[in-house]
This record gives sequence, C-alpha cells and structure tokens, in this order.
Amino acid sequence: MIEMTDVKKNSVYEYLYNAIRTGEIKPGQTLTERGLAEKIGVSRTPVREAIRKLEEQGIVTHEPHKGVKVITLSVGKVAQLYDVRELLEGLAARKLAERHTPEGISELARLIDKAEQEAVANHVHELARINSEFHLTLARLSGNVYLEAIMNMLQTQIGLMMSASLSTSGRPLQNISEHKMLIDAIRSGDGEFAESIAKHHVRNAREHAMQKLTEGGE
Amino acid sequence: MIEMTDVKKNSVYEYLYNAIRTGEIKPGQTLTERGLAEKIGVSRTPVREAIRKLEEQGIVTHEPHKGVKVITLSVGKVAQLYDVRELLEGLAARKLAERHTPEGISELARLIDKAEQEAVANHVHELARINSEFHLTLARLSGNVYLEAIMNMLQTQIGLMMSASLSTSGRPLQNISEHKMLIDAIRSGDGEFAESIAKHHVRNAREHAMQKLTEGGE
DNA sequence: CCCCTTCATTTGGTATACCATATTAATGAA
DNA sequence: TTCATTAATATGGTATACCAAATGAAGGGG
Repeated sequence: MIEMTDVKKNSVYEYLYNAIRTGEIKPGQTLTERGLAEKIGVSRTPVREAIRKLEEQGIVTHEPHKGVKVITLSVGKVAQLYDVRELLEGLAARKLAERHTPEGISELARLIDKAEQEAVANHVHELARINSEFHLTLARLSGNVYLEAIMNMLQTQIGLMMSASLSTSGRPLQNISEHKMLIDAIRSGDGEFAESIAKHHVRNAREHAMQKLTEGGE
Repeated sequence: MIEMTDVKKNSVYEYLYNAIRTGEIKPGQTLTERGLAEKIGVSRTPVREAIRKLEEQGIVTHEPHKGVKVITLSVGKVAQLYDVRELLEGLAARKLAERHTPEGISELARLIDKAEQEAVANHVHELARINSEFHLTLARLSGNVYLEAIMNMLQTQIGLMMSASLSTSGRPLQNISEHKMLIDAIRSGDGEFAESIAKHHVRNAREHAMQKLTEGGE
C-alpha cells in the first residue's frame, strides 16, 4: 500500500504511475479526477495534470464524460512495443558507436556495475529501474533528442509490463552480459556491429517478455 | 495575424502551435503562462495545459523560474528527426503491407487525391496538412499503437519545419508520385518491398528538407 | 568600489469555485 | 410495460485566488 501522505512532494504522476505499476490500480479500471483527488488528498489541478501526462505516455485512455481507463497491455501490444524498440535501440547503438566518448562509456559501465550488485542482491525492482536507466542513457548519449523522448515512453510502458512478471529467473544475468557486449560493440566504434548487437539484445528481451506473458497472465 | 477572439473554441494548444509555426512566436523566444493568458484572453489554466503539451511534443523547453523557450530547429536536429522517421515509416509500411485492407488502401488513396487537388491549386498549407495526415494514417493503419503516437510527434515537428521553408518547387508532385508508389507497394502485400519504398521516400524528403534548410535560413 | 544581505517581483504550483455539457436516473404518458 | 421526456448527477473545462520558492534588484555594510 502506497502512502498517500504528502504526495505533493513526489508528484501525483509518480504516485499514479506506481499505483498502476504495482497493481493497486488495475488495468481496465476507470479513474476520475475528483475521485483520485479526494483519495490522495490533493486538489483536482495536479491530478488533472498527472492524468494528462499518463495519457501522453499511453498509460491511460480518455473517453469523454466517462473518465480515464487504465490500458491493458495485451500480448499484441507488447509485440508492437518491441517492434519499435528494436529499431530504435539499434539506431541509438549505431549512432553512439560513431560518437562515443570515454565519459559516456564509463557512465554506462557504472550502470552495469550497479545492475550487477542489485542482481546478486536479488533486488528485482531496483534492477528493473537501473535497466531502464541504462537504455535511457544510451538513447541520450546517442545524441538524438527524439530517440531520448521516445525511449522514455517505451521504457515507461516496459516498466508497467515488467512489474506484472518480475523475472527472478536467470534472465537478469544474461541481460547484464548482453549489456556488456553492447558496450564493447559501442566502444569498438563499429556502428553496424553495435546496431546488430543492440537489435539482437532487444529480440532476446522480447522473447523473454512474450514467454512470461503467455505462460503467466493474459 | 491570428485572431485571439474565442480561442477557447479551437483550444489554446492549436493557437500556440500555429503562432509558433507561422513565426508569430519566434524560436528562442521565452513564454510565460501569465503573459500568454493575458495576450490571448484566457486564464492560466488552459494556457498551462497547452504549454505542457507543447513540452511533451518537444516544441518548447521549460527552465524552472525562467519560463518556457521555443526550440530552434537546427540542421542537426532535423537530421535526427529523419533518422528516426526513416526507420519508423519503413516499419509502418511493412506492417501495413502485411495486413492491408481495401478500406485502408482507399482511405490512403483518398488523401492522395486530395493532395493532388491542393497541389495543382498551389495551396501549400493545405497540402502540408494533408501530407502529414497521410503519414499519420499510414501509422494508424499499420496497427501499431506506438507508431501512431510517435509519428504524431514527428509530424508535429515536421509541421514546424515545413512552414519555415514552404516548398513551392516541383517537390510536391514528386512527393505525391512517391506516395502512389508506396500505396502500390503496400497493396502488393510484399512487406520488404513496401519498407524499402517507404524508407527511400523518407530519404528523399530528408534530402529536400536539408537542402531547403541549408540554402535558405540557418 | 565591491560584495553581501534583504526585499520586491516573477514564476510555479495548488486550491477552490463556477459553468457548460453529457450521461444517467427518474418520472410520466401512451 | 415501454418509450419519451425531463430532472439530477457526474464530468470536463475554465477562472480566480492564494501560497511557496526562486530570481533579480535595491540598499547597506565592509
């Protein structure tokens, strides 16, 4: 149960995103500005703004005079998500390989180190967060501002999906290993190569996600 | 000069977007909620919301306690935009080719017809709008909800860029011709082929845009 | 003359109230 | 009972007011 005391500090958006992520607010559920405002103890204004942001990020859909509805992440949509992601991760890796700096590489390396620590400690939530940050950082370092914005949306969606099926399997370690390979490829400066590694990595992640979805829920 | 009377009807976002597009509000210019509210005759609330949306779409950047600043579309950024667009248009075309319906094809064909009419009438603004709608429709028909959302952002940015250098050259006709080729490719059902046509089309559009940018302004 | 402190102004954020419109419920007539 | 009309309610949108925080300017001390 998420504390509703002084939500202001963290922003209503964070509160709602986490509430949806953790399942406190379930897919398909309808939300209203007034209802949420009362529930979390703030006025309509910040709630309204948060809902708009959720809408922009594709987490809720708005139907006039009915309220907003939390999306349901179907298998089909996850496949669509990874279709887009594969291309964009590939582009990011290629561009970054062609313009990589020692600082950028070490920034990514640091994130991998952190991920490794969280992985052995079995902190799945933290691990997921750092994983997301890794890919966002990659997009940012690629130098393409659009990639950064888009990847942010995709990672937001992935964050929702992941919490449903948190992988405690051997995937985290393989994931980290793939990230290391990706960094090496980027450091090599070979754009084509880095792109292929990145795309391969996304395809693996996709397979894993799809498998989790089809066997577990849905 | 855009009329400010009863902006409510069209929404503040549209007003601001057009004001920026037409150059009434110039790149680099700083905007404030209160200033805009007074200028266009509405309260801060809808202005605030519109600004947030502009921010999400990457049209303005917000610096705390300084106001929001209208972005400057550099040549580099436009190149980044087309890098992303090429991949995604390719994906959209491929997916649509693999699931095309007669209704979808005729919807696209209708838009091309309209574009042709506006082209011969030399209505450059209308032509640009329909052109944008063509690509948005393509993304929507591809069945990938993420493509649709992303393409919307990209087209919004392109809309800004186009108004700076409105092409009265022979490009419109070539553009329409390429769209026709794309539809044929999609109708053939050959995903690979449709993808290559779409990517080629984007590369041409990119060349044209870059040329206009480097010779004209910047 | 310069720097530091203080205060006014500007901006950001939130709360509350009001009105329009759409949906839903209630009521009444066929 | 069923349908149409009307009334109540919920939602969306906007306006206004208030408070906090940050910036920039003014004034005082070194």
